[in-house]
Amino acid sequence: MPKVLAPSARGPMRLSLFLLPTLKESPAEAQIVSHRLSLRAGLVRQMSAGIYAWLALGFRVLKKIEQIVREEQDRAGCQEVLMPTVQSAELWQESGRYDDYGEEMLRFNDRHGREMLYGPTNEEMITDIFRQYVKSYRDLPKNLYQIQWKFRDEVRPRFGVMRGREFLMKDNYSFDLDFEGAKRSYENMYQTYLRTFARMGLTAIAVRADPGAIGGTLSQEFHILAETGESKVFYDAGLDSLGPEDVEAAQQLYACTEEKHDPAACTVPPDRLREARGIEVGHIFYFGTKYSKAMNVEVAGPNGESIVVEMGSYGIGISRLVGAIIEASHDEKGIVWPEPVAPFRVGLINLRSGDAACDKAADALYEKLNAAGIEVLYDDRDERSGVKFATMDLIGLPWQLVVGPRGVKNGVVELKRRAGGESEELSVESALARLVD
RNA sequence: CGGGGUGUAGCGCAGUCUGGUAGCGCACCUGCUUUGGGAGCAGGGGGUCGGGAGUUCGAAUCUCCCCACCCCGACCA
Repeated sequence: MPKVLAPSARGPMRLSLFLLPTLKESPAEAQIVSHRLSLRAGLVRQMSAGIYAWLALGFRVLKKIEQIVREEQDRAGCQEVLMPTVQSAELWQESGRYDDYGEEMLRFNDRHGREMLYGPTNEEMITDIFRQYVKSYRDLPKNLYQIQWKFRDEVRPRFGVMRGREFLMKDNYSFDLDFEGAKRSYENMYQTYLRTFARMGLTAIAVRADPGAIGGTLSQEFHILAETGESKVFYDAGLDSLGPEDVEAAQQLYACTEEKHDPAACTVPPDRLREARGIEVGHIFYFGTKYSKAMNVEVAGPNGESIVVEMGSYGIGISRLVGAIIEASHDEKGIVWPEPVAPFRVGLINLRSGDAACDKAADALYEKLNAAGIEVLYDDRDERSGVKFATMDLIGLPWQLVVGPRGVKNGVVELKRRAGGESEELSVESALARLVD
């Protein structure tokens, strides 16, 4: 049967058609495990310092993460928009940040000599869009988000996609009439973030970015707990048992990064104080009227009075999450993707490509998996078993389905979980049933 | 931006001190043998030695200038 390319990027795939440049050895520049594995598993390729091309496998992960973030934003009542990456300097001059931002902003001139920049964030632009259209208190609240590439010209990019100069970020912006409304928006995002990270199979802790200010600016960072995390976090064990619904309770509990942690001010009993390492993957921030004042954003109130709107902004580092998830979920053999973000759910291994019976059994199983709508990467390459196992372990698909000469003779296939490694021999039907659940 | 380091085949490295026209492992190609955890043997392809200028009969190697990348620190989704 001729090989046919899958119709969409999210479809099934035969490994013989897939660009998967795996490496046996780690490139010297990669120091931390997620960077090493993302290069070894062929997820990305570095094109410049802190700038990466997303290869087929990595792109699928990126899209999975993006989609989860998108669904949770939509569920929270936010609307997706898409703003340009290239912005004119004018808006930034208006907010006053054009001079403040410094070297991190990538600036250039267009052919007419106009000052342009590659957006590091979008507060000015979204504020401008908002003020063009929203004139009445009746139109509030609003919460707009986008998933777009940003550029921050970091002095020292590192850690692969965890700290690139170009990165994919979900950023959203809330507009409210008063502080009470802005606080509701903030808490709504707090919940949404916990839910979003939980859906990716991650444990996230919200730490106060500014624990000292009482009743002041609201700002929290979300850290994914991973042994190799960049920053140390301290938090009240009570947070471990709280879910996304428990905003009020969670906001009362202590949680800080190492820099902000003050043992003298920490009131958590020693037996409840947890210490862990984390990677910052999200940030929520209420900033009141900082931009709306500078950029003159007012709506008419019920009595015709002018009201300066209250704003907040919220970010999730989508491309950073790819690295962060690997940091949080890997072993000595490779990546262990949590199912919701895995590039494929199942890796189908034909242990003896070229053997008529094995080819027939594996091809048939591939068709059945496709028909059942299960995302499968089918290793139909003419390679030795060891190579195929090593590849599958490295790229970390949640399930491995192994078709070999032994099993084919007995009418069974082997179903193996990447995490944990437990495996069992099952009939084709039972294996399929297990995966359909 | 301060401090340190590295650029030699797709990846990992040796060769540089002491100048003589480039090598090893993996990967790749061909053949045979193998075949349930990154095979063995044999043969083969691939390099403006980061770039430019200089010194020299001759430069990967010495000198000067540039560029890129990495690590530690300060800063960040």
